[in-house]
Amino acid sequence: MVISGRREREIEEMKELILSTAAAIASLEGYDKVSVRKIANKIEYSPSIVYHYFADKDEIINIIMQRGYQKIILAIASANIKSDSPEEQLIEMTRNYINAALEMPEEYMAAQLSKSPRTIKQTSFLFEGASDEKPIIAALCRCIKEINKDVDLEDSKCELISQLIIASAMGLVIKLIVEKETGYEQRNRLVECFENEIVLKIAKVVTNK
Amino acid sequence: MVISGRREREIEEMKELILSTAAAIASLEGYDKVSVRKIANKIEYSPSIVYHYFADKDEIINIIMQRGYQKIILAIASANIKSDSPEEQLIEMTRNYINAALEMPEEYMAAQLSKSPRTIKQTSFLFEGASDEKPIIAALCRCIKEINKDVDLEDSKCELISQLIIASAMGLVIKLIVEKETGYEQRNRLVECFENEIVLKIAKVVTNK
Amino acid sequence: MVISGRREREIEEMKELILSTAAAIASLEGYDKVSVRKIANKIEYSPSIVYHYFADKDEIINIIMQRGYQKIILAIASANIKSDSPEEQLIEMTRNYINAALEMPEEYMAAQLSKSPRTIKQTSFLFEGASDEKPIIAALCRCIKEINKDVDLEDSKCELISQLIIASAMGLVIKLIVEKETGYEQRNRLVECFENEIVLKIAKVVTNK
Amino acid sequence: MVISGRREREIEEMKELILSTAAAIASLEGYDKVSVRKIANKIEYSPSIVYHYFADKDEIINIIMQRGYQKIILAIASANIKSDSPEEQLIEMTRNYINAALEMPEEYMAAQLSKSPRTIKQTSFLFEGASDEKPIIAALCRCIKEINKDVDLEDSKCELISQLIIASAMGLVIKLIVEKETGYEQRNRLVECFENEIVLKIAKVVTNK
DNA sequence: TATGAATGAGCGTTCATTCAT
DNA sequence: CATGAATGAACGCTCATTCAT
Repeated sequence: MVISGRREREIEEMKELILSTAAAIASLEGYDKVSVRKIANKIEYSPSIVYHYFADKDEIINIIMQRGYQKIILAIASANIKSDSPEEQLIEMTRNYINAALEMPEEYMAAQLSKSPRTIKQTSFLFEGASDEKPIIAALCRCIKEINKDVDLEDSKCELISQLIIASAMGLVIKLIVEKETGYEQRNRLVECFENEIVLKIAKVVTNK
Repeated sequence: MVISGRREREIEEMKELILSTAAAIASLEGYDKVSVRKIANKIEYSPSIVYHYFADKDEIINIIMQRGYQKIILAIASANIKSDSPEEQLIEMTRNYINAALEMPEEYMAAQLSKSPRTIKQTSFLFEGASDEKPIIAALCRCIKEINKDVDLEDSKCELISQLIIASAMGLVIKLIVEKETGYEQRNRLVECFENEIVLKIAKVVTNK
Repeated sequence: MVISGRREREIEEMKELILSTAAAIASLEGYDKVSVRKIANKIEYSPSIVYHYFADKDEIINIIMQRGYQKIILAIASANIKSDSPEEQLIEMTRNYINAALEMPEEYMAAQLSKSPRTIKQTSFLFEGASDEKPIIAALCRCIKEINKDVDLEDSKCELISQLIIASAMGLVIKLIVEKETGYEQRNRLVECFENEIVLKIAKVVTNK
Repeated sequence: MVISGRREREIEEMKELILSTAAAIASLEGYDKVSVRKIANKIEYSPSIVYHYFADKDEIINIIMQRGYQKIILAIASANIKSDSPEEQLIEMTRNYINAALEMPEEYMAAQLSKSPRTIKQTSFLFEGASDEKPIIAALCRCIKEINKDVDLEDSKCELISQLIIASAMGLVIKLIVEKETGYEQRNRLVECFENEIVLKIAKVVTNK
């Protein structure tokens, strides 16, 4: 099947076209306003054609949701951490996360707020044992352990703190997205305070001694 | 228009009926499952009647969203803080907030995530000066000031920290709502760690001395 | 609610219009070619209006199917049997049945061949105990008992014979409907032979003595 | 066109493949659930290929309907009648017919109820002269003649009776198929009564002497 | 004040069929 | 010979909304 080279590419292009159109609609009007007909209209094809390339609407929605999240994950993962000190690393990681999320707000929101099981599987991080499955949590865990290396910190506590850091960051990001009228300076102040101070404070375990 | 006394009351009652029905549906099935028909069916009137009292569906949705948030605000406000120590007060306030939010998840999510300007006006708290307008931020500010009374803490910094506490709490709450399969114990661990440790750590300003 | 007199009539008229249009389509194109859109087109209303008067398409289909069958039942029931002799009565009843069925072929076919549980409940007659529930079977039973009054005929056997008479008649009717090109004379010959001879032969129990 | 030898065979094979697949679907899901797509999917070809071999879906449906009937006909024909007595033969033939029909209910129903002229040509048996064209009717005729050899039975009357026997059997079979919830025992009772008693009674001409 | 008739737009989906390649 | 891209029509159904009464 050497012939299929071009065909395959064309198929991929069409799928891409449909997906990106769907993503565009989702980004402008929200994920639940995506409709097969709207996609078809925009790409100037008949609605039926969509079913040549995808089983149903759900498949499309799931793909673009996961993609959105993957993009963010990728953005975070690809940001190489240069610092040596775990504190600096923690700050950098948080910054990466927040920046990535704020750069693709719709995708981020949709992914984080979707209750679809398939998406949940990707985006969830609050469950016990998340540090074994979710790279971000794992990375945070390592930092936190290192930061608290003088204390004998349980793994489970470490995970808990990591989870709460990401949850907090998510809270800030979502609120910044929703309150999109917040002035540039105020945004900066909030983000920087969170990244440079809050995160460190959360990470540092306090001993009651 | 002398007649209006009783009339007005009746109008208000009808509006109330519609709104509370809409709120009930929203709370049970989610805000985007609210439909004029469903409301009309439940109150045993015709769908058209709704348009006598409200311009359109959006108006209703907006109002019940705001109300939902008010309920939460009220729940938080009415929880009387008994403790003397500002640390204890902070913890209690956070607990109240989280409890109130988790008790009305649909309302909370809808309110916090709505981008409608009217709702935003109610729920926003990230803007500069929020401590003057938003009682929760104000209350948090007071606590934080008290906790850090040994340090000379700027008001704006205080506000910033308060905002980040609420944003973080919101992040945790939303994630808990979305990841509704999280086990009871894990939920507790997260919430308690956040309430009893994290919040205090965030509140306590670190001097680089 | 005296006012409602006219309204109610109008509603009934509209329901009637929809049902009769549906029945017309069913009669011309078959029951499974009935569609909400087709009905709406024919009555020059929008498809949605149908849902004002009926819950869904199934309701309409069920009603017209049952009606079709009821018409036949009624036709049979209203044909008053004048004869005294049970043989004559049996012949007359069979004739009534066949005539009624042949006069509304589409309704008859649709009703008898529908596998929808609701319709089955109406049209079924092969089950044990049918002579207690189905008037036609009951009437046939009485005749057959009378015809065989010299023999000690079990009730269950009587029922069986009645069921087989109706099933046979149905077979003839359906085949005549399907083979609609059959010439007039041949039809007559078949029907008359069945009514006047076959039925009597089936009814008369043979003793192996 | 010397090539055609192999070609033709290949074409026939492909047609066969399509037809048998269609028949399989019809037999499992009912004739009106057959779709070009489903066929294409099952044989792992594209839907369009179907149109190389057949003009349209109807052609396929017609062919498989006729074939379905042929299968039944074959089943009946191939059941060798061993008995000597014409009565026994009649009973056996009826039994064969009913068994064959009940073993392939979908095919039988579809064939017997189809109004397509091509199918009608195959399945019809009510027309005058059927005993010359339809082997089943012919066979029945022979039996009936034999059974009534003491009477001088007209050929046309013989045909009439044969036609009514098959029509009656068809009625019973169809009703048993439609009322598929009928219990096993009741089915047996009905079928046996029909085969062993009714058919004989119908076959035996009564002289009014 | 309140109704219910009616619409029109939209939804996801399935299907038979055509046609250039 | 066979493909698969593409269409257009149809399906059942839901919804927000309007309007005469």
